[in-house]
Amino acid sequence: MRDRYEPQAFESSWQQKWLDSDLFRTREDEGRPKFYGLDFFPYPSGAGLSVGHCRNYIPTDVICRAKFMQGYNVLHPMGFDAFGLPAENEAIKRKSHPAPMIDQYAANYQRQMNLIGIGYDWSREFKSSDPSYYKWTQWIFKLLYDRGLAYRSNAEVNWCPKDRTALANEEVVGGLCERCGTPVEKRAIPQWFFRITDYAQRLIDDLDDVDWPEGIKNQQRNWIGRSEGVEFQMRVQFSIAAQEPHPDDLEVVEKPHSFRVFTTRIDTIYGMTFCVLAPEHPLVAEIKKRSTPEKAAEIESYQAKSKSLSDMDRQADNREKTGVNTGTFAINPATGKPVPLFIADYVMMGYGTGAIMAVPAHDQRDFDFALKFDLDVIPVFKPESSYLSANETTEAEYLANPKQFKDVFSTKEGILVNSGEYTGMSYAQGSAAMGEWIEALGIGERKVNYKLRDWLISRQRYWGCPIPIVYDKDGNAETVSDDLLPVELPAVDNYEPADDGSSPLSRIPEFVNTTTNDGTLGRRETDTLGGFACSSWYFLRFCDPHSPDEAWNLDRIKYWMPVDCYVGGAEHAVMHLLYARFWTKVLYDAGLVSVKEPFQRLMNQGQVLGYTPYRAPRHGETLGVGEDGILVSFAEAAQMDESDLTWKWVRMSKSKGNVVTPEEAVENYGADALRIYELFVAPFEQNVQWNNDGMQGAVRFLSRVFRLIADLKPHWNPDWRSMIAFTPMDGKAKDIRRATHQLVAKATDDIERFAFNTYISAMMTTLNTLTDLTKNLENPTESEKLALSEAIEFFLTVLSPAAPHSADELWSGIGEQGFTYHLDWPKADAELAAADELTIAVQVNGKLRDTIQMPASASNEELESAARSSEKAASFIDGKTIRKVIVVPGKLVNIVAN
RNA sequence: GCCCGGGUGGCGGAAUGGUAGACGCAGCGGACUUAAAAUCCGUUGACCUUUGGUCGUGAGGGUUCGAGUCCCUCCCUGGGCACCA
Repeated sequence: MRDRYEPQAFESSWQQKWLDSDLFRTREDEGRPKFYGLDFFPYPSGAGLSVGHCRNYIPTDVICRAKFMQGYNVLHPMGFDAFGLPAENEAIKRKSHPAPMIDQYAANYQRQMNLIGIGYDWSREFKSSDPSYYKWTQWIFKLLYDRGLAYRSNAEVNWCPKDRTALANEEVVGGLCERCGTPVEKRAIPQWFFRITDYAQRLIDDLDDVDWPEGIKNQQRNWIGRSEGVEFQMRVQFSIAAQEPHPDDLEVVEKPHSFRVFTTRIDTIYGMTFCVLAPEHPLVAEIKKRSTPEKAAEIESYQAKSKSLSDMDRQADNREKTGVNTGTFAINPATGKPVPLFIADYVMMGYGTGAIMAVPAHDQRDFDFALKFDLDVIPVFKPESSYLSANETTEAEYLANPKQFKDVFSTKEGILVNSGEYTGMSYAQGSAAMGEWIEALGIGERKVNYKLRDWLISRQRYWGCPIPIVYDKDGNAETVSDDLLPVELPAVDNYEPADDGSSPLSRIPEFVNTTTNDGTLGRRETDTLGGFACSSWYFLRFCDPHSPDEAWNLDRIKYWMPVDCYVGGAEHAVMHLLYARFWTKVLYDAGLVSVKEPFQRLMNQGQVLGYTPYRAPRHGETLGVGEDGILVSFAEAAQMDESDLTWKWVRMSKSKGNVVTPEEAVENYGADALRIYELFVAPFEQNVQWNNDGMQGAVRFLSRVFRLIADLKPHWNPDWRSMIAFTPMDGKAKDIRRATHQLVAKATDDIERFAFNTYISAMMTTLNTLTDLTKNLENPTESEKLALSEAIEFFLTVLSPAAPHSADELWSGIGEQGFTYHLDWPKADAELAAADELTIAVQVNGKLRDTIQMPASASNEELESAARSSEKAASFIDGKTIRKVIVVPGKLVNIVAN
């Protein structure tokens, strides 16, 4: 048999045998528990997979293979997220049509995944652009519509001028298009939204029920942004001289000239010295009407200016506060006194009520504004001593003139001052009491606000799922009836987007012109759904992928959902995961799925980084934002002086030219070597630096496995199982069995914990141990042969998920039939795994002074007396009195002496 | 600014409060070879007065018989969010 790892000789033939025998076909056998392992839905890029992508697929494959061997029915499917902007943009660039292009790319992905031996059930594969799939995307859209969760609105949206489409809030990062980096503009175009805000609280609450990385849960909570506070009404007074405050002013409820504010710090209301409206606030129109022409013009010009600012400009760091004093006043309900009313762009129309009460003494933004416009600052909290000492001041000095310090005192500690009857209360007492007071007064109520906005889902692009809506002649929307689904995307040659916000579909009369449900002339909705709609339910379709008559059969969902282990990159922390959770909850409410949360356990793999050359900018060259060097191609770098180059570890990507493909890795080292390397090189969640020496190490390990098994083959007895329990263990048999069972215990636990690096290292350790134990074992005893046979079988079983080609090759090499995938995962016998002699540490005052060999059965008393008689330890006790002896069974003895 | 991670040999990393550095990479020495590669064996935290000892997990404190691990303060670093009231 083979005694070296020669991947070219056997890996592809095993892949063919797996395919021929339909090895990974999903089973639903009676009496076996289920396991659903899933990778994030990939968009098949033309660049193909890199070894970076493999870091996602290999670990999922290991856990799915292990689960199958452990007796589970395993669902491990793969499909392709084919609709959407990336595919369409690439097709435009290549002057081809996205449909055939995507077919070709997906086939390439599938080939590459097979090349590294991933055990997918390809019979369940689909693309989100298949009409048989998006028919049901449309059907779910209708469900959302019917439940009042999909609506069309003329809101101002984020428009990407390069992609020529509207974007969801989540797709805008720092005012730039997340995909292409173009600054987004504001445009008022009618758009479709999903009412995800209705589910905000449940999306927070149910995070408690899933086993996800805390960081991701936090990001979601952060994005949803729940905050508790008080919303109340404030009366407007158009002139300071108009009137003295009147008791009636405090009872204003629905008078025409008032506005509402939201605050999380109602306890600071006595410190309110001005109010601010967002420039877009509807009350501003009324204010302009009542202002002098000069003031109205000033307000008007400020509004125009803030409208012209992009989100990016408006959010720029350390931006000076700007605003306009409207000359109008608002009545502080706590004091009854008027405070000036401003408009300023640091208040956003999109959050809360678009208006705030400003408390400059305890809010940095309000404080900065107050300094700029020379407004009163009234402290309502006694500052903490740490604040006073940091500003080298005293309480009296601070309370007398808080404006002289550059930072505000903004914690929730301290005692209220200057707050009427509430003076002397703590933050907690004050906010509770004032909240009740506002409610009793009838001008407001305690309220919860969320930062989360509704999900903008329409795109003015061709390559997406058509929205199943038809408008009648009066423009009323109705849904397309189920029997007319899917609304198919027409095949066209020219599908380029337009600048005017209209969809390419709107220029196709055969598509647009249709009839309504009552047979009159109708006009189709021509926007398409953003790609995130398609990926919000694919994990459900995988449970029942080819049903022509329904999206899925509920029994299949009940059987397979939730996904037990969902693996993908942390960059989808908010968007995809939030949307998929939302759809699942809607479908749960409709009784169509059995789970509230789709993904029970989530794991984020680290990225693979490539060593990439950069150089300093030359004369006349400028660096982009966030860059500190200019990318150099590898060919260029080879020509340059090493001292002119800076090498950095950056994520592998085609644009960086630092990609290693699975083809290269498999050709040079082998598929199993790639799998072992990626599992071993670092903890699963951590980024890794690609290193060919490490790949060579994996090859070496596999070769040593081949050699060991080939050496042991003469001792292989396939019937070891029936004999081993009745044969007394002599010679090295016990040590061999100990190593074997220790490996089984460790590997089983490590795979479950996603600790693949220590799973591999446990196999390496066991390999070393077995190699040592069998070095001079020419004529093993009967029991040693049986122990070695157990070791061979269990080692290959445990190796199989990580290096399945090698495991199968070795299994057949020792003369066995079939696949290691069909072997039963062994159960570790704790008794066999336990050592009968242990090394016990002897410490004096917590420092290691000696180690002693003791039988595992030794009592605490025996351990203590053996430690006391250690000569090495004794020299550290000489002249001291033993105060205490601590015995940790199986570990150590610590003698405390002074 | 706020919220999460993370700082351990030359490198990647291992360690339920109990012998820090498993396993691997690189290095060094040796065997085999005409030679090299491959392979195998040994060795490899630092320092010292070397059959032994001292120091050592970003820094400083603390809890404990005992701290990489728990607590407090700080530094560095990666990521996310951010005029969100």
